[in-house]
Amino acid sequence: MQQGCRNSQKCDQYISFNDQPSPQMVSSDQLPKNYDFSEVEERWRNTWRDEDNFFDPNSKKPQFVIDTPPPYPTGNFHIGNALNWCYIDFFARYKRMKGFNVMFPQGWDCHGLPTEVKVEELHNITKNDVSREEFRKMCRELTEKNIAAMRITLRKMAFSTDWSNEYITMTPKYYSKTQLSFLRMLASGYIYQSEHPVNYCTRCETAIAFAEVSYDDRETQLNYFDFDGVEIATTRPELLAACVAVAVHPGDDRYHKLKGRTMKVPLFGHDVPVVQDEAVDPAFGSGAVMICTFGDKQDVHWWKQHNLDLRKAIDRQGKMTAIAGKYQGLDTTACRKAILDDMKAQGILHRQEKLAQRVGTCWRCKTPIEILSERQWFVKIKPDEIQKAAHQITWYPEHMLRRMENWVDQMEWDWCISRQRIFATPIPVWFCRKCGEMAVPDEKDLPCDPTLTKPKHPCRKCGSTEFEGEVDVLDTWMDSSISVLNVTGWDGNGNPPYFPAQIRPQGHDIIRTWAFYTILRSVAITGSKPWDQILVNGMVLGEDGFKMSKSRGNIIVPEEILVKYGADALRQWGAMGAATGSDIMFNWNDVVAASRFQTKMWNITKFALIQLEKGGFDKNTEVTALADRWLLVRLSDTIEAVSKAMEEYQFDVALKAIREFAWDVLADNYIELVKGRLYQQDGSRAGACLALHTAFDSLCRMLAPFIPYFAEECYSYLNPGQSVHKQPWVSFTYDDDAARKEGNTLVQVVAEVRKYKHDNNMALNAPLGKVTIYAPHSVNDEGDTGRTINANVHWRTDVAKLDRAITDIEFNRSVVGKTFRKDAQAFMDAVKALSPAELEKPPKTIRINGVETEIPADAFTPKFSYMEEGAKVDVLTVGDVIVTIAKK
RNA sequence: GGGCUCGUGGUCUAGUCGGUUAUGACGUCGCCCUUACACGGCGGAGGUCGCCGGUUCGAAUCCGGCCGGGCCCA
Repeated sequence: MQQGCRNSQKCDQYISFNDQPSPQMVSSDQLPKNYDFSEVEERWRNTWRDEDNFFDPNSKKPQFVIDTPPPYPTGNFHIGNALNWCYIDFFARYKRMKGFNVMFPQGWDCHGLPTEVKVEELHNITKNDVSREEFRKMCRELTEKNIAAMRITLRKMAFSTDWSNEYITMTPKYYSKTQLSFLRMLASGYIYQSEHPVNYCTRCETAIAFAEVSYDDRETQLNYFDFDGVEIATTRPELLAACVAVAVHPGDDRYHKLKGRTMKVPLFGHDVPVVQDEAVDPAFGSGAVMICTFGDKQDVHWWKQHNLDLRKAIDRQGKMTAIAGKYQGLDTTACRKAILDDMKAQGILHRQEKLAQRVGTCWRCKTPIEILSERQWFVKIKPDEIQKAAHQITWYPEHMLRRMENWVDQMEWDWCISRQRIFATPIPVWFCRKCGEMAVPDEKDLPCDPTLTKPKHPCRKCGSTEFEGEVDVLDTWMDSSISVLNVTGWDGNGNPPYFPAQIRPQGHDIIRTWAFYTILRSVAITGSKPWDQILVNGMVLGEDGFKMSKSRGNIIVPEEILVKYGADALRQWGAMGAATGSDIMFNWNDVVAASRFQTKMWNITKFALIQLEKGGFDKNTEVTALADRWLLVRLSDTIEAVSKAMEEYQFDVALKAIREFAWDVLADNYIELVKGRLYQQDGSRAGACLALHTAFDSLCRMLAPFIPYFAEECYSYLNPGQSVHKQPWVSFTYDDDAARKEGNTLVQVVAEVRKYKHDNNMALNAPLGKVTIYAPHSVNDEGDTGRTINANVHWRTDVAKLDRAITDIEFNRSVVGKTFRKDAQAFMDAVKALSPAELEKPPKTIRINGVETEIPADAFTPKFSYMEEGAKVDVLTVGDVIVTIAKK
């Protein structure tokens, strides 16, 4: 049996992380009885300095640059943001403790429609009522106000933001980079303009990208009507004016005669060709479809494939155009009704059926999108390039990579980046009024608003100085998809100094947008992947398991939790709720449990302080008692498990392990075992003080990334003037297999004795007589066991010599009574008369009143008593350990 | 319709490259105010691990099918 720490070399590490231990601790009577989170959190918030979190460009430490998500400045930091930021802060703090030069920037993704709508609402105007510049100013002012409000929440949450690396996409400093990236991609051929069908929201009056289209299930009518002698089914009769062909399946015998013909469009009278295409489903409707420009994506396909005419029947406002003849100016719904009415009047509408269909809608306003052909700007999508980079990135959790693969695989059109809005980064381009040639600004003249300025050089083609500035602006994803280039220091001169970033944390809802666009643009501009790793977080669902929404009334805002339970409790909820990447239900229970853990830890802190201030703590103490060694080895196990989990971003696993160690191992078992020894004044305290101090110090460090306020508060009592956030991550290791095994047994023995007392209606502190523990090895417990169970404990390594005797027989009266009726008593007497050997192994039959009678099953059970050295004892067993308790 | 993901006591959840009585939290019931903590401690009750079939000495775990939820996309 090994005594003491058998690995003195590793034990030395304890010393290395604690230069100035206990002498200047705060006195325990200065600790408040209860932990007041609001007082503590505010105090530390006012004490900590922003500079401590700054990325140091001159540092020799390895860099850890985080490409944090720039939230949309709505003014409210919502709980989904909070979860995401919790994850970021956990590993940002962890990496700092591990010796990395961490950059935890804070961006703000300002541009976009929601702010425009809000400004119109607040000022009771529409965007056309004031100048573009005036409108932008209003948007900027609102955004600044919102950012200020959100910064406050970020600080309350104790996020260790690097405020020296804050960026705001609407500032000239930032959007000149957006424009620079535009010019570079224009020059390298990634960006082009073209007239091409695009998704268009007629309410927002702007083009949108596929990533911004969501889908709604609706019910519509399928209308069967006579189309120049052929029955055709359509859900969109209002597009009849835009009909450019009729398509049938080449193998459809019904329509062989149509081959090569042209047909006359009803109501409008123009002639259209009949085309054959495999993609026509002969089973749908009548098997003949009309192709319009454009009813859906399939129409675009056919239109390209068969080189058809372009007939624009719907304009940017969603109104019918001149080619719609008498229907011009109607919106699509009114036009549909009018055309159906006219079809009925002409008797060509055969019948109508209900049809469930999925329509594409604008993800912001839910208006069904139209596909319009417009001159727009596009970014070329090169799927292979993106797939390659995506596969060079480590995905957490790994399966989120599938989302990216699937999205890239089914991209059909290029990314439409032009928007017909105002509050956004201007597209830095002019067109010559005379010849139409494009002109771009010099890079040094960025940022540039072409609607307010003129090019410095005449037209390179015709020499004219008359230019028209591009009024379209850029998709906001053009701003945010260079966040990584911005934070890694890109300025257009070569590769950015800190590129690629180490990690991108983000939600799975924006894999197809932010992650996709960022990879695309990093590859286009630098030729390589933007980050080493990507950590994808889940969505926060309401307590009812549904997505939080106003209509369900299940929204929980972080501020509410901060007021009731504080930032640390909210942060624990974030860590514990679910595995990283899974959706997580909000749950007040978890917040309450988190708060209780802090109460428990607070009491542990008080206990530790009370014991350590009595003196007796010496870091050079040799640890010999089993309980002390057990605590250290369990601590070492915990540190190893927690460190491993942190490296893999498994915060739930990490925090669970910390909590279990603190509550179960340290508080409920270790402290209960050694408190008696600590109350004494002899030298046996020293080992316990060292173990307690080591465990407490390590707990503070491991908790620091999760609950920074609480960890700092606890740590400050034992180490006044020092911040736990400037300490290195715990590296303590302690190797002692015997202590782990024997200590676990010891804990189980104590638990069994407690249960024994409970079963015997004894108080847990009731005294027992002599207790003998027969263990295979000798144990030095320094009297801990005896004091804990309040008994005179003897440890022995020999084999217990116990005599078993049957003291009583318990009869199963329902069996005995039913079987023997009036002979029951005689049966029981006969059983009692059996010899002890017969009782242990009962015969099949027994003689009752002179008759040999069968003994029924389960009729009786013998009760045993044990004798040890002539005295009656009770016996407990824990594995190969036998415990005897002398009966009084 | 396709892809991904999940289905474990009342609720939430751990465990899932097969192996002894399935983890913990909340709730619930009983006992206990023992000089850190009653915002606590100790103990108990409560589960056909979605359903069916297969592989195996052995399946919550592997395979197949089905049912149901969620997300992404047609």
